[in-house]
Amino acid sequence: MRQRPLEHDPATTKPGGARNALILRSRSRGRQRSEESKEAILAATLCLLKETPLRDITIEEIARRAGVGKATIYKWWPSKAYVALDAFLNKINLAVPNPDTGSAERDLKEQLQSFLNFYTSRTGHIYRQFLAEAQSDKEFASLFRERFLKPRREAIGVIFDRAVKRGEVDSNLDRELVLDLIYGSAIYRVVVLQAPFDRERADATISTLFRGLRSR
Amino acid sequence: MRQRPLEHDPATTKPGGARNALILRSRSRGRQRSEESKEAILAATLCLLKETPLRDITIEEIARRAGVGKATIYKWWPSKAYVALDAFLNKINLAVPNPDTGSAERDLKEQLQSFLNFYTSRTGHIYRQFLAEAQSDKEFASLFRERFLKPRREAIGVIFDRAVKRGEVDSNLDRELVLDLIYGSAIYRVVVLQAPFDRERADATISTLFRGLRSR
Amino acid sequence: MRQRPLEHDPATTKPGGARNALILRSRSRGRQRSEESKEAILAATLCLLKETPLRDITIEEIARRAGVGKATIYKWWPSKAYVALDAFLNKINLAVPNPDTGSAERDLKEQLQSFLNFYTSRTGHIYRQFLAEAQSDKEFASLFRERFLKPRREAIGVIFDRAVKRGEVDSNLDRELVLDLIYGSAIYRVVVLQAPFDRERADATISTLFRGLRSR
Amino acid sequence: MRQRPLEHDPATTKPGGARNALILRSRSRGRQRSEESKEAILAATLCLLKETPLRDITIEEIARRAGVGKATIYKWWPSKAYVALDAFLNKINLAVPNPDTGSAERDLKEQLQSFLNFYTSRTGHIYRQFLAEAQSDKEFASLFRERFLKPRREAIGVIFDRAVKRGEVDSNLDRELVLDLIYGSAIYRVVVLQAPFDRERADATISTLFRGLRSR
DNA sequence: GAATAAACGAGACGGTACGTCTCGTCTTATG
DNA sequence: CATAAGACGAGACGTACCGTCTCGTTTATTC
Repeated sequence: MRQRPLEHDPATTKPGGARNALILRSRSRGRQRSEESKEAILAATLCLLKETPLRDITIEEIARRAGVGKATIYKWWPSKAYVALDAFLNKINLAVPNPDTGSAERDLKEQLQSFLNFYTSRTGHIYRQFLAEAQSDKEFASLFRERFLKPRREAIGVIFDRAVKRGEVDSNLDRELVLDLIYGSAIYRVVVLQAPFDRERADATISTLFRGLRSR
Repeated sequence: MRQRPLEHDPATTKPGGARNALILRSRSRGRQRSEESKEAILAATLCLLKETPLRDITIEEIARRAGVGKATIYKWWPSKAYVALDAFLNKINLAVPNPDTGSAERDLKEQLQSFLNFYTSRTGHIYRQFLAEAQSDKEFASLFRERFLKPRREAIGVIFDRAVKRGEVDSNLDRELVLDLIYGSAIYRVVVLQAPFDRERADATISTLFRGLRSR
Repeated sequence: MRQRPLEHDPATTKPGGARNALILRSRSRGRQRSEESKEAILAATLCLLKETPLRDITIEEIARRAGVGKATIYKWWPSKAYVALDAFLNKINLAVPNPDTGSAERDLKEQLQSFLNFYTSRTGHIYRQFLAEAQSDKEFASLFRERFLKPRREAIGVIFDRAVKRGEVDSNLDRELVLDLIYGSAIYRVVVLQAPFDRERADATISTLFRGLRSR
Repeated sequence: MRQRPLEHDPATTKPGGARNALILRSRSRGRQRSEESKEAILAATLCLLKETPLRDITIEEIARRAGVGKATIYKWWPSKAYVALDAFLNKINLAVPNPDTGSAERDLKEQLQSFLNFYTSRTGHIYRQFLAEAQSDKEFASLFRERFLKPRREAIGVIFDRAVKRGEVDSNLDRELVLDLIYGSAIYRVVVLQAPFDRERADATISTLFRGLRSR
């Protein structure tokens, strides 16, 4: 799922950055980046994320736990949020399910429940800390949306498109608007209201959306 | 709208706190809290909030601008987030509109637009910084929900209840679930996706909710 | 021994200060100074001096222990050093002994030992903290010398004068210089060197002074 | 005169402190201590000592003037008194004179005058502020005695020893007691009494000590 | 008595320094 | 040449006292 490294590559912005030369036969001249250090940093960060809110994690503590120089972290990531996101994506299984039961309504319910399963998992609660971070770092916000939100959103988009093609849902509907309604109400509840959102509620949300509010 | 001061009252937790005796005849003995300082602090904070993200504001800077000792701030508020929320609520007009046009659908559209007007206003963008803060401070989260989110949510709840009574909407619907759908999709869009949410979109959201997704 | 109050009298510097009028028949109009508070302050200070170096005592702590407003302390004493000195002089018995055995040498030895007894007593160690304070407060230094050092110095001066009259010591000697030698060596040892100074040493000091250094 | 740095070395108390291994071939790994900062701190402190009593000097002001972080000062010195003593010893010429005129009495007079010259000099008045500090910091007191008082005291001790060998002074005298008498009376006069102590007085002090008090 | 005046306790206030912490940068020696 | 180790300037943290300033209360004297 993860195609390119999340970290910004400092080499490309430096004079000697043209190391990805023609044949790419030789890596750059000096000592190579230590995979060991990288893994130690991500592992330490993940470990910290489990016990401390992202806001209270410090680069200093990450370096200490990873047995790594601070400069090494600063060299490869612009801020602790990026390290954390990297650690996060590195760990969790991002394979978003793609159910196809024949019924869009049933697919959506399943999809929403899978999101809830993730969100209420051990690592899922980190999600809202990324959201918090994104409120004061546009760059990070954009990266987070791209890497994390979009794939999950698209998984619902696919179901929607299929439903339109099948004639299950009104073809005049604004696709994005519907996706906002589905994910929005869920995330609003767990992140903003910080209230429980269980399976029944997920099902009821989808049902309500399909039925509409108007009395019959 | 705001009845009691937001700040925690340190006196009430002290031994001598039972001073509001029967007749409530006398104030505490020492010098009274300076209203002047309080206003200066809130004003300075509001001013700072307009130019700096909450995360980057420091108590030190607030004190400097307000011409106030740091200890005075620490005495009356537990953290800068509380000062900021106090300054915010003190400033904005919290009189949530309460439209009643006869049509629930039209009322909801108006209500949602009024929220958008607020959110896109000069001070409205502070909203999402409170949300961010709420992700790592449960106490603050609770206060923020109580003081800010609930009143607005209820304004929609009132419309919903009226619509049920009038028979405009299905009386079997889960009230809270519908409110989540309405506010959730809006807030998700502006806070999480950080994407535009204009008047047409607000109207379409309500319309879609009423009509339902199913094709006819 | 103590004739006048140690504290500065704030009234004398005020417009209405001419109250000690001719006959001194009437006290000032308002409420009188609380002897109770004064005693509480001195007692609290003395108590603190036994457990904390003067440097680390705060007016705030004195007020807290004495159950007194800070302003009351500031009103009657210019700084904590003055409170402490007042408390100190109030407590200790300043009746300096005045031995007269017929031999100046014996009298001096007894006198020096009485000083050591005081200095090594429970409250005596406060002495050097006053000395420390005197190094950065000229006013206090002067008061300390007048109230504390001079009386003890004079007790030795009296013995010296008597010895001169009796012909026991050389009448050409500089009186002050001899007093410096006697007290100086003792205080230097205990305050500057912070080394022990026992009875034998006291006796030997006086003997050496009488004999002179020159070999015979 | 000063062989080793005054500051406590934080490294020696750490696990990795055994780095001065056999061959002592390599310095520690990280960045070395900045001599530039050290000099700036000492210079700023010395400058401040000339205009402010030690008691009123703050670490914050030293850091400000030296253009240095506060933490750097706290890292290398335990308190401002240590910085000040370091600055002081770094500056003044500690080469204590060692006169040998053939007469112990003349040597002692010269020595005492040289001490007075120092004490009444521009930087000499700082001396008594160290004494004050020593009254509430045992550790510092010990360091001050070792670094400053002992060398000067020994310079007189040498003269004394020589005089004993030459038969100029009574060989039964207690060496330390005599040193206390000489330095004690001088320091008592200038520090405790804060009275003048001129050359004539210095000479008279030594003369009196040699002659003894007894009338002839 | 009533009015006036001072001293008092309580405690809030603007300042300022404390000593600690983390930031992001910078050497230095090692691999 | 990428590292770890770690020193560095900067500056905010939250706390503690400073000395001053209201407050409302209490105790005297004066009218």
